[in-house]
Amino acid sequence: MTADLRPGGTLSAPGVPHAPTLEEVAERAGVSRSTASRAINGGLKVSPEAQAAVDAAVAELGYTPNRAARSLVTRRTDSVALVVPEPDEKVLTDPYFAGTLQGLSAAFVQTEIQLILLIARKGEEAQRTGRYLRNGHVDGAVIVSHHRDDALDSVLAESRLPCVFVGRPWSAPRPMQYVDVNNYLGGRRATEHLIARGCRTIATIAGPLDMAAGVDRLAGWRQALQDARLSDEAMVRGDFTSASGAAAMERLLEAHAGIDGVFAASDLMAAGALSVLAKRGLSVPGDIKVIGFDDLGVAASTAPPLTTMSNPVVEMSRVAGELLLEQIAGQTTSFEPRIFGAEVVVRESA
Amino acid sequence: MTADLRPGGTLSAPGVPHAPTLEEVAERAGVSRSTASRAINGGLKVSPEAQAAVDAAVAELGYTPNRAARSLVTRRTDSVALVVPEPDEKVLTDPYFAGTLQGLSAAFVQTEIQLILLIARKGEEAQRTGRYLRNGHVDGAVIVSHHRDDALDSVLAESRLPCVFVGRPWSAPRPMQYVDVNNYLGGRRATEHLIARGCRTIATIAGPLDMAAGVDRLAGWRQALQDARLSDEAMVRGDFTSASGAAAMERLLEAHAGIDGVFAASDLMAAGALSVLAKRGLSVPGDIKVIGFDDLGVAASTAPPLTTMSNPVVEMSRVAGELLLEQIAGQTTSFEPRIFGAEVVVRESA
DNA sequence: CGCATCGATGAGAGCGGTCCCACCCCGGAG
DNA sequence: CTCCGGGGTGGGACCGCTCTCATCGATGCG
Repeated sequence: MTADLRPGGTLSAPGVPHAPTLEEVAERAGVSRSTASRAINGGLKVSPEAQAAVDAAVAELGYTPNRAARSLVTRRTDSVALVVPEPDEKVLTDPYFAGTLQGLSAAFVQTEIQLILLIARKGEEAQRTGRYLRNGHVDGAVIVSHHRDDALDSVLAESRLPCVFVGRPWSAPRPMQYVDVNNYLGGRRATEHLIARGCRTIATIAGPLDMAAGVDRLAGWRQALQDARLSDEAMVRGDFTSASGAAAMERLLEAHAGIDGVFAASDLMAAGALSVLAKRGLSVPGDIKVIGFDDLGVAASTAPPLTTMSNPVVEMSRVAGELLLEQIAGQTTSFEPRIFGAEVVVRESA
Repeated sequence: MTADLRPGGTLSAPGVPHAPTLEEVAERAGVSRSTASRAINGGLKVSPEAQAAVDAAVAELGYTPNRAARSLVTRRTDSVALVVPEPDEKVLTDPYFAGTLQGLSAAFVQTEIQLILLIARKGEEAQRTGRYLRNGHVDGAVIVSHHRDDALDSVLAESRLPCVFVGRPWSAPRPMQYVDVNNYLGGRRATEHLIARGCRTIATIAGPLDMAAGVDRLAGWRQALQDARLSDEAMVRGDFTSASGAAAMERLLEAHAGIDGVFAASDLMAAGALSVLAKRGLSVPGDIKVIGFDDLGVAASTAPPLTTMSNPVVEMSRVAGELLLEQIAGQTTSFEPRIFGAEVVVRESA
């Protein structure tokens, strides 16, 4: 306690240099705190001389504004949360998450904004997350991997915190802005691709049905089959992970004879399915054609390389970040979602 | 500006509820701000009645301390940075990174600490990162994926910011605390495993040589070969990614005849290598045995499943988080690194 | 030549906490 | 009975910043 007194006080610890304050910058520049502050924040109504003096002082001292002090008065924190409702490795190891991180960080690189990773846990922890978001600790939030029951949508809706979902949120008290890929159309196109390649008994490994991506891709698969008057019975759920994809493939092979095409709602699940097929000695695409969804690196390195649907997560997340910045600035004109297209990326598996 | 005046002032915007302040909690509890503060922070010298009243008021109001205000006076921020020196997908998509995230978040879940993701970019951006770390915006930092030339070690050394590296740092002005897996021994054991399985011409796909993990695993490979009086000539560098692993495998097959074993310094690179081998019609482990490093999910889902070295990243990172907490609390007794063992995980590729 | 205007400036009041300090009141010791 | 000690309390000074407001000189205009 005694060791860390401010310069305004008396002593300061020998080894620990304290961060320079605006006061010191002002003194060095020979201006008042007010002028220094103005010069640093955009320089309205600051004479060129004063500006130059302040700039020089800032550079010499290595000054960075104290965010806490600034935040206290501006009521902005210059930080946004990336909210992940699931704690486990399921989300974090998914390349989709990495893509989100990459896109967001790209959106914020030109700004002062820091990214806070908020891993929302269940139960009591969730309350804390809600409270954290509600009580002004961040200027906004991006939510990824949102599930139906994680209650995040309603918390955010009533908090009025600027926020953007990556992936369509469930219905909320007020409509929430989001970015997403067209999962329904993606699922349909993927299935149509299998049909065009000659498949007639087409199964799907669906994603979790408490996530929009899971439901919509499944709906697309179903629609394509109905349009082609093919059976839509061979459906097994997975959870987007490779292991669940493998398990699902096993169950499909047991329960349904004659499957010649599989639409997996994620590349990870498709990869799991491929390994099962390989183990059973089934050739891909010879015996069974497989198409995935995401195209985020995994697809290119499976054996055989996976035909899949593109999912522009990085770009989408970058847009999500920009939309969030707009919301924070109060410049949002429309809360319409931004939907991106998914294209078939043909490799070897279908 | 006019819309957001405090209750101490006069009006406040209709829709936007402001976060409750300590003042309001105190008033509701019928005590002073000081007492309320004491009750909230551990409750020394607070009567049971006062404590109960404050607790009740906190619950009713949904009060959370304003971090900015607290931080301003305590000079703590209750946040730590996870520093990633590379901006690109290379790091973020690596399961190693996901593991780090998971371990750290586990270490901090019981605390108030928030994790700030700091993606350090090159050049000018790097300066900003350094300044950010130096000027007290975070209480500490964990550095992952550190390269020789990213200058992070020296910045951190002179800043005296509590920090822990995940993965051995390069020499710095002062010794830095770190956690790591025993890469040297891991490389050696992996290679010895290949030798024990009968391989005689053993190549390696090394990691980046500006990272300790790259150098040390390579050294282990070399030592094992020298001990067995085998050639250590077949070495190609990768960058830990799957694509680089594939490219490296191509080069190895071109330049060196008769390779019957490959030690890849990461599972991702091993997976890339496997796909090349499959494409060439070489059987694994029949013609060539392959062993990887990391065992973080990828290994189990390659074809064939990959024999590899375990790398307890999650656990390691959790420890890194705890060590950081100790440093921040000033309770660090020893800056000794914490080294974890890597074990052979036998699957099918070797 | 006097007056309004305007750009540039500094003084000062907070923002919401923490913590030092003075104070009060009680019990136990002298 | 007085004095001391200490637990419990409230007052108030900050932390470093932003922003309003008053001031002031230089300018433009009637």
